[in-house]
Amino acid sequence: MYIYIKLGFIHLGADRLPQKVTIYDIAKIANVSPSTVSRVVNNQPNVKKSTRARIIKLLEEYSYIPDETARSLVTQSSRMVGILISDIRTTHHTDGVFYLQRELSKHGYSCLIYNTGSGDEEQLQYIQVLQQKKVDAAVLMGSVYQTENVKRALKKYLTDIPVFICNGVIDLPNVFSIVADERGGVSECVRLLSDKGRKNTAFIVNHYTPSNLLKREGYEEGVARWCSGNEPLVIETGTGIPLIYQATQELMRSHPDTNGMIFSEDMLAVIGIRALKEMGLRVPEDVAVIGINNSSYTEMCTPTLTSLDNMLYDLSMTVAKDVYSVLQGEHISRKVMIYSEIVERQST
Amino acid sequence: MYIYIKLGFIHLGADRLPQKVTIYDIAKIANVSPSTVSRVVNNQPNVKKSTRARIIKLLEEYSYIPDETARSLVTQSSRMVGILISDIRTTHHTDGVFYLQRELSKHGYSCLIYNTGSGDEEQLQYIQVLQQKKVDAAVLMGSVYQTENVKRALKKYLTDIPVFICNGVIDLPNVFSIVADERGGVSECVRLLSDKGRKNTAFIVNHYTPSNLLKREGYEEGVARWCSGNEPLVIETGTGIPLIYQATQELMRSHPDTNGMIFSEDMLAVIGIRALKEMGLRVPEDVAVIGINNSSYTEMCTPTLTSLDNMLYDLSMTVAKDVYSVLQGEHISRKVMIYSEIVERQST
DNA sequence: TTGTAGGCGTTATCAT
DNA sequence: ATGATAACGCCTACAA
Repeated sequence: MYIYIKLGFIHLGADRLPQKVTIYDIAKIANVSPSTVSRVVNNQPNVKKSTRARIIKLLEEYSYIPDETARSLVTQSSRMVGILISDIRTTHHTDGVFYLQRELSKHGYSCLIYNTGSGDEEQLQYIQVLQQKKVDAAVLMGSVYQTENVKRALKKYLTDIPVFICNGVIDLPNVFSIVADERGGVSECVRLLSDKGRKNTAFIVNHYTPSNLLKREGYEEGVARWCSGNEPLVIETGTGIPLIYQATQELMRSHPDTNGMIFSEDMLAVIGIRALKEMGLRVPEDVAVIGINNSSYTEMCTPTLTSLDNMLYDLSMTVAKDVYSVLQGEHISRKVMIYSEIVERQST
Repeated sequence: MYIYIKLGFIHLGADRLPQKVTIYDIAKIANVSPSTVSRVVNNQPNVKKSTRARIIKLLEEYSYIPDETARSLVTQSSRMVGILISDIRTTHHTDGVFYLQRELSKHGYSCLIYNTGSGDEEQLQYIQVLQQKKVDAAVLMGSVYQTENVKRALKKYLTDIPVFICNGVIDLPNVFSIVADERGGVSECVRLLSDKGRKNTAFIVNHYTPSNLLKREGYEEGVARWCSGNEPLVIETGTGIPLIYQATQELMRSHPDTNGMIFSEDMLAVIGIRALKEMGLRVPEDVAVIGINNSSYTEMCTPTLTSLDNMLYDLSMTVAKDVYSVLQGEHISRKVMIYSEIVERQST
């Protein structure tokens, strides 16, 4: 059996081909107007129960799937959220994306993802793309977006949709900032080391993001407070396993009395521990080590790694929920801070 | 200075507000028809050099940005590629997404990403979403999509766009399969162990994906070939660090003569090494260990980890390039296999 | 309860 | 080289 549908014939057998079925086609078959079908599709009132049932059946039978593109055009809403990440390969960001996507998916939103890198030009370009794609909201993952450049771009291209920045602060009327208290957290790490008698500490960072700058501040603050008399020691290594490895060993050679280390990320700490052990140093007996992020790396090294849990899970979940709330028109706070806490393991 | 634009006034000062400027508005100001503006916007021929210049200037001045939604509706192409991942948090998949996104971005394509989980129902649902969103192509990341269920769904919902499956095979006319030769690779791993005098081997896997099944087959094949006389020993651990840890130790207790291990993923191997060391066993002297994926984990443990590089980088790059090729209408092979190779480090 | 008509912003096909 | 006009598929007053 064949029925004529607009541009061709579609077969009504078991596995009918998915020709494009429009609301118009259904209307014609059901002998009603397209608007009635539309009402049914969108669960709107004012359609007789029997007609509704009849149409629903047809919808199913023909596997009608609304064209989001057309729908977006008329409703002026794409039901998409744009996500900007400097590098999607960093695990705590992907975790964030995971929760975001899961949460938004529940409510029928899709995620448009872009790796922007950290260059000003690229970031600006992608913010333009977000406007072009008419996303309903934007999420900037990571403190790298806390720049004047991004702020200008948002001001120019994304003024009429809510923008969320994850672990950073941008002061604009439509921007919501959700940050972790890394500064306070790192200060507490110094305190922990100090409590264990480790007053000769060092802070090792690969490169400075706004977030890492806060950690550094927290470190210096902590040393001033809990190790008074000792100088803070900050090492910047650059990115790459060999660099971190060498920097750690170099640090021990130039400052052999160091007995406590805080790394700006768990991954660095894992490499650092390896570097220490291969110098014949024991962790934590000779040097206590703390990482940051409380990621899966912590359980993967020997000894297992004490780490500052900056609550990235909570942070992502908060962002996810907030995005939806705002899209629903609810009012939420424009700036939220989430407190971090230390998870102690064998390395301290 | 103010100029009337459709729905309101827009200010021509330094930081003008981004009212929605349409092709129509520009046309009116330039005293030409919308079609001419459209031609300019799309770099089409048949427009006088002077008019083109004039319009380009206006476009810039008013920060005109075309509405992708409307454009998609008429061109029937969203310039979006849909990417399905079972869990975006697994690193080798995010690596893939990274390359894909970077490559496609160059050519003006955007990436819609969905975590589908591995349930049949969800996967089907997201494949429907891809149709709804009218993506120009779909990429399924990972062997988990090599199922009858997915095949049926593709057949029903995605017949008219190219679909790519990364590290899996689905036989449909519009589906392109790019797979790594993991079977052969793992067999080579057994050979390496055997060459080092490790004939009592074991293969440890957390759970069975089609890819992991191939690895297992490769393992068994390898044992039959290179360790004839010895029985293959396969351990399924389930997911989670403690489970893997315990399974490794349990394995050594029940089979104390085991002197070579292949883990289905680097991460498992890292945990396995820790478990072995904490039993007082030396790696590689007592037990040689090989991981799979050649990920960053390999450099992060002590000893550093020998690993089968299944060329996921090449695989992703190949997919990325292929997607673009096909979108350009080029013809490419429907099935590609990429050979893997072993990267030897300290653990063997 | 249902249908009609107009519009969302763009591109594409004809004329001119 | 340029312009009028009709789609694209859907939603939504407003009219019936």
